[in-house]
Amino acid sequence: MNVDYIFNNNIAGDNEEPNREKKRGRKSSKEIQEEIHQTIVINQDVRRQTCTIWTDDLHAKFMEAIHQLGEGRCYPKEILEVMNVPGLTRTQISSHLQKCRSNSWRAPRKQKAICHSLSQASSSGTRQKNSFKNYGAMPRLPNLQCNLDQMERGSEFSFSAPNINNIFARGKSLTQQLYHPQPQVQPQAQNNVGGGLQQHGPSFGLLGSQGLQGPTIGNIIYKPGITFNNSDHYTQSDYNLNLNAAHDTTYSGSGIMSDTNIDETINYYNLNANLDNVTTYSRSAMISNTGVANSTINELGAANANFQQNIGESNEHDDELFQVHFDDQVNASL
DNA sequence: AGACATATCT
DNA sequence: AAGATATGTC
Repeated sequence: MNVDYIFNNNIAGDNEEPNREKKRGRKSSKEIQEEIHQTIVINQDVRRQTCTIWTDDLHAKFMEAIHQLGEGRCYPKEILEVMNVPGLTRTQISSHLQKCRSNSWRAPRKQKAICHSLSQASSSGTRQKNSFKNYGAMPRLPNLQCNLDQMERGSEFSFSAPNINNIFARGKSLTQQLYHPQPQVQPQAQNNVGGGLQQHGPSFGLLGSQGLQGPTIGNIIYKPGITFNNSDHYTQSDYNLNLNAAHDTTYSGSGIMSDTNIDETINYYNLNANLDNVTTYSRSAMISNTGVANSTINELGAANANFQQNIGESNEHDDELFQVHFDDQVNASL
């Protein structure tokens, strides 16, 4: 590491912005110039904040804070408070958050890790195509659970990733916006799920306030072969909502529900409504959706998926696949 | 004026 | 390339 980075440690003991004057609003370029001059010439030992090394432990703490805060509250300041690490600053958290959101952070010991096999294509190189896939804030899907612990790193921010947008909540980038479509199911007379998914809290509110809406997928009749989220090979499916699935339908991993052949795609939520004897194959990540069972999909209680799942490893597919079988019927009511 | 996201720099 | 810093917006 460059020694310069270690220059200026947090001698002052301030938690926030050690040895560095807090910014107070916009400065004129002249002020900035003067400040630079002072920093370099007059105050020579005030140059650069200590370089924080985000070790696994520190990152774990960071993630713990993320999870603790939950979607909609993953802001640097709050993360900082929850982490309660002496010397750590909000700026540093922001920086780390940025890296994580863009999926460009790697634990120090993993920096030279080589990705093998399936996902290698996007795992190295300057910037991942689907760099936006993580750290959005998950939308709030009432009573929908997501087992983050089963997700690999990279998707660990997911719940925030998807609020990932808000988990990272205030993101405004196009990618994030696109990445967090707001599924809307329009009430119809048909047997779809009225009301659909309604997002609450900052993330959804944010998107809504920006006039952005995801595709309206209400009243869609599923047709085998159609994929919901496959605009390219780097699709991330925050939501997969299948409505009106046909009896005895089987979804394959490469199909609507999952991401076979798609690098590093994660399905954060897979929601099947109105299913009857549907067998779903998916990557392990999808297993996080086991909480879908018995979920109330919207506040109106429009759909209650009361079905059981048998989850077991499947030999028929590649080793990351699980077989999920919904044996019981789904009871959906409007 | 502070917090944030994002761009840029080291 | 990880992390710090600059910049612009709200």
